[in-house]
Amino acid sequence: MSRKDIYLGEFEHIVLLAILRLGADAYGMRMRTTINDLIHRDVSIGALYATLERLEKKKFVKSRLGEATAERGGRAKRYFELTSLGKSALTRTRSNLETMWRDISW
Amino acid sequence: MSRKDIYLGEFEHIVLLAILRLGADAYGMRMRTTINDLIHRDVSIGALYATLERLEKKKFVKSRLGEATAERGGRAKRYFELTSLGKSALTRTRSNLETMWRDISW
DNA sequence: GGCATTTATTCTATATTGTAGAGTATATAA
DNA sequence: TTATATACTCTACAATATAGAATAAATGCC
Repeated sequence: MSRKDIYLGEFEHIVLLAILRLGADAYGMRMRTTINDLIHRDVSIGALYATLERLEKKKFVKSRLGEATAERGGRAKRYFELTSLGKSALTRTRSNLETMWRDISW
Repeated sequence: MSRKDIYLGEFEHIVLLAILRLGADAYGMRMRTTINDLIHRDVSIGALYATLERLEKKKFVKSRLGEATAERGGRAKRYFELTSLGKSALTRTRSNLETMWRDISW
């Protein structure tokens, strides 16, 4: 495992938080609107799924396919959740940033 | 200006904070040890300067060449400081992360 | 049934950011 | 005039971020 596996990229950080926030409702399209609603960042679908793939490859998240629902366009969703590795990456990233921000004044 | 110019990468974020922290003493080699001391991240010289170059190209920092000092190896240092664009990128990045972290419990 | 519409994910290609380490420059020390 | 220390530049490559077309699978409606 290379050093890079220790740190979260900026967008990876955001995506993991979106998953935590959505809990049992954490699937791609929903994350996208959540991120857009919260920080007005208009992320493309491709950008989001590519990031989710990478996070899964690194074992920071795991996913499972849900069931189709009785709605127009209600095809099966792919749900994501954090692994313990993902959670520790998140706390480490936050902690590092907090340390860097400590006592910064301007 | 593309959308990317609005956001800071994870390492860019850290480097800008190192510059703010060091103030009048913000030059490459020093940033490196500061980052290593604070968050135990062993960043290579190449990685750091490449990032500084990019930040300057994006007008997030500006640099000036200092004078040589009377010490062994005391060649002139290149000092960096944040521009107002860099400061606003930093506050925006922090603010977005804070919003994403809000009410996260686990 | 069959086509339009809606929600959702996958695929493909490219730009930007992160990373390492050798190489170069320029000081003082010996 | 060579050794050693600090500091920066250059080059190459890996990982992350980004966009949007393509595809899939559901319901609505004629």
